[in-house]
Amino acid sequence: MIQLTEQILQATTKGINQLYKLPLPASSLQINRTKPEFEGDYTVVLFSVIKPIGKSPEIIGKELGDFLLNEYKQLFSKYNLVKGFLNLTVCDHYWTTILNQYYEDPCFGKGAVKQEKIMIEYSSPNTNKPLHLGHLRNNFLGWSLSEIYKANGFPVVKSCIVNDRGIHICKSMIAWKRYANGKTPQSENKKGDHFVGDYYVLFNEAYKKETEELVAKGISNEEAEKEAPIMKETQQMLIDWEAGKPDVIALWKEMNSWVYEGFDITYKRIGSDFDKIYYESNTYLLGKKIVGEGLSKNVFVKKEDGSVWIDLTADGLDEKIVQRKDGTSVYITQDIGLAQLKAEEYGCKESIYVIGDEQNYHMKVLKLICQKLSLPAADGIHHLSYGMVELPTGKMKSREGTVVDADDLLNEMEEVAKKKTEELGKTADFTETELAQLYRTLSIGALKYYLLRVDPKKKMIFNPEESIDFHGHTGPFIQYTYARIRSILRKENINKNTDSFSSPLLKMEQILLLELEQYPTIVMQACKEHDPSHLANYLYRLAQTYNTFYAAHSVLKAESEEKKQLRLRICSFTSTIIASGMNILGIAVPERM
RNA sequence: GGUCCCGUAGCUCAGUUGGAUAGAGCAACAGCCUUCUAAGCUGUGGGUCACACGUUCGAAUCGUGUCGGGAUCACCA
Repeated sequence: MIQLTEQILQATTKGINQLYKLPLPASSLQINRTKPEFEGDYTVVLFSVIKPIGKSPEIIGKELGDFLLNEYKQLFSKYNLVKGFLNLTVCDHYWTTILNQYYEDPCFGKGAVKQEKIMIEYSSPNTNKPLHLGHLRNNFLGWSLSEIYKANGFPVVKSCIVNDRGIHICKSMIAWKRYANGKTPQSENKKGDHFVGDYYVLFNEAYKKETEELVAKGISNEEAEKEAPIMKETQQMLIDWEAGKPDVIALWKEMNSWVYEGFDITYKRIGSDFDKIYYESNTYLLGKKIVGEGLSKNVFVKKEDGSVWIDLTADGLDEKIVQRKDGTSVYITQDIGLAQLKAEEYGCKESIYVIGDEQNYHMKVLKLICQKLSLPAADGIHHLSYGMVELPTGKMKSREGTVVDADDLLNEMEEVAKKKTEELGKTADFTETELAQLYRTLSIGALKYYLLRVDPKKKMIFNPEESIDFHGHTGPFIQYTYARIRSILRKENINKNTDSFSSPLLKMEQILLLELEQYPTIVMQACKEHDPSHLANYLYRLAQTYNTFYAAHSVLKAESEEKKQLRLRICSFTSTIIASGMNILGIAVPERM
């Protein structure tokens, strides 16, 4: 189907060209939604064509309006002109045609199937601590962007790079060796990721203490941080790990397995999943070969001490190291290797990285280096950069334990959902299973919506003192709208034979249809801009419009059978789109609540 | 210091490919359940769109500058 705004644009462009013999590019006309205080649905802004045509906006508006009414009888019923704004009213016939065609079609809004594969990398956790609120934003963004791409017809590969090696893991390992006395998540009855995370916090406490003791002995702070025994042990452990020392590897494997068990539970709960998981322990050496090739192509240069660099000053950036003087790889080396590996394995047209905005510079450098190396996937690298989630007191810090833990927050949200539901008392006949399911649906819905409705690139401040709302501009508001519609549709079946509607559409019916028709445009826009918040905000607008309609007009007790059938279809169409859109965001909708 | 991002109602946010009188939610206040689920609806109050200058018929939106907040510029990942 062709979007209405597109049709209007084509029609008006054709009108201008025919009336004034002007080969006007379509982009020179602007079509907007008509402001509610004026009559009409869509508005053509005429100011930009006054000059080339050389007539007043009043004359152009009248001539163009008459042309459109004559030539597009199926589309427009009337027009009015205010200053340079030509307000067009779309025929009822157009709306009812759309309605009849799509009112129960779950594919409405989905784009044609395409060939180009898209890879979306998200989540990418460290295995030394549990997931926190920031990870949730990442997961929700990544997962819903994948669904947005799928809705637009693209095959999507969801990937994840697990940072399972490095000094941070060794910190948890050393602390465990020192303080755990052989304790395990099983023995302590604790979720594995939290168990390991506790030792990461213990490490930092011990490290701080040892550093302070050295400083007290008169050693400089900088020196003390290097010389603290626990840090030296940790660094030695990293060397032993790289050397493959069996007991270190065994402990590393065991502690990682505890973390994975914990992650699995959380991922399942929030609905995150991946088609391909990369482990840094397998990929961290990958970039070195490419560095070697880059040296021979003179993309990189070797300095006297043996370290390898790339000079990006001509591109407005700095010099960047890609390999240490001892030959080991740095962070970006691994990313170059992984980019190459991804390209070889999947050959995706676009590769999107969902990573916090603190890595904007890193990602810019990565793309540039890949381009200079002429890696096949280089131009397709995109960074979906999102702002940090902060507390009123500032940044969250795992090592200081000042984080909003994902599991804690999910539990809390479920409690709130339970409390609110019980207060309202509408679920007396629900079974225990149904209740548990409902609390999950509502709590996850509230949380996901809360994080997804904001423009990704903006940082967010989360106040743990104020619980996430269930009223107003929230996930549960939209879920509630859906449940109310479903309640109506359970009471009355749609008569599929009644599909012509002779009485004119009421204002609210027509406004709702106007909103519904926009859904495919929004799904496309969210994809183009890598931004699920457009969809989240659209769904809210739609639910709000529906609720106004619902309060103004009865469906089941409509003025006539014809109206009832029309409104049942509108209800069905609305609920179909809400379910579809919410699913794209990763939010389920309940039949009752 | 260089680069990038942000600044809209008391708070959280839309609106940013330039269009008509800048919109929601929360909070406050006033109404609406013998009518399809009141997690809802209707209304009231609340604004120097950080500031200045410029481009334009028209600027929250574009440009330049200033102020404020943040990120980054590691042989950490």
